[in-house]
Amino acid sequence: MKSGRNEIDQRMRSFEEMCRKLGVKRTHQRMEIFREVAQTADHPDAEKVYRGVSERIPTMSLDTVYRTLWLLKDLGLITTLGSPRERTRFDANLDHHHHFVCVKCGLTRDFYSDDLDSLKLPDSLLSIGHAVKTQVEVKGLCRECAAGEKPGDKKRRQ
Amino acid sequence: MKSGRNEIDQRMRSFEEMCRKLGVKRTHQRMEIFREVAQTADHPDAEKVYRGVSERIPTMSLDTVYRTLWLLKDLGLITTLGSPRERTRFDANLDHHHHFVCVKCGLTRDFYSDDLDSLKLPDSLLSIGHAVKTQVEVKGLCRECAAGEKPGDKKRRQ
DNA sequence: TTCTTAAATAGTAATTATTCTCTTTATAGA
DNA sequence: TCTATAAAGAGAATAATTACTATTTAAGAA
Repeated sequence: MKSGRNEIDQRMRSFEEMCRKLGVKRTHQRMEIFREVAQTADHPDAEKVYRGVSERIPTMSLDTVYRTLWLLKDLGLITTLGSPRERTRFDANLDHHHHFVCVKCGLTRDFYSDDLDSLKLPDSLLSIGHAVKTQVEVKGLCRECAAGEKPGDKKRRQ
Repeated sequence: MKSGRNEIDQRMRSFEEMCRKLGVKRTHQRMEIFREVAQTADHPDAEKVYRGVSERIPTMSLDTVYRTLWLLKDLGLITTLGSPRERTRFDANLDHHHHFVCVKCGLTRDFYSDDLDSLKLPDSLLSIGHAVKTQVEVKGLCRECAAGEKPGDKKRRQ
């Protein structure tokens, strides 16, 4: 499930270009951390990235991995699954519903749609597993955040 | 955004019935914790539930709230947003893709579908915010988990 | 109702992912 | 090369969640 070498080289180049454009330093550590994430098709956690990179840079620290991953996210070069460092939230709404999440302030609201309740899933899913429930997650800006900056909203961290 | 009183009473009754059916004790604490989650339309975290219930049961402990919430989840009476106690995972796949998540072992796989990339969202969303990106999350059983019990898989916790 | 027993609770300590602070090192431009 | 400054490293700190243990309570039997 590894990405091809060409594609990785391509992404490494665009990463370097992005760094140059934004005045972000291209350090050995950053390059290797980015490479580690870019060359795997699964969704590693920080610990796994750390283990992988440590084989090449033994003095690597976990903190640097975290810092770099968040940086990469800010640069738009990677995304995250799940909300980092956020408390688990409990949902008593058992009706089939979907979620809107504000990428800025984290506001989460349910919404409903009969169309979205009965989506046609691709056949390729069959090779992965058996679907039980599908839910649509819409990311965007809530009206308040879209209207203007609210002081005290934490950046990065959805 | 509170649910109506009738509906809550209805849910309290089905909760009690469910407990009786499964031989789970109906304690004062459990009833109040369930009521707290059922009567709010937002998605409270454990701390918020704790604060709410504490007004009625001052000796309530946070641990009980956590244990009860996971119990409610196991009973299928509530669901969670985000994966509890799971590390943040990083995703280097920037192509528009969707996720299949095994509810049993947590396996997460990307899949693709042009249809799902361009979903028609309901107008009701406009009152909440401005959509930037939509992603479909399919929950189900991966082939391995569907095939049989794997020893050492942690239950509860997706 | 009272008794019995397994299950649940409260309180506190322990875990663990993530972040902060401070010092050292490496990068990019002059 | 030299210098200003960003980034890395190390270890301690933080905070959400879980584990442990003594005590209490619900549910069914007598």
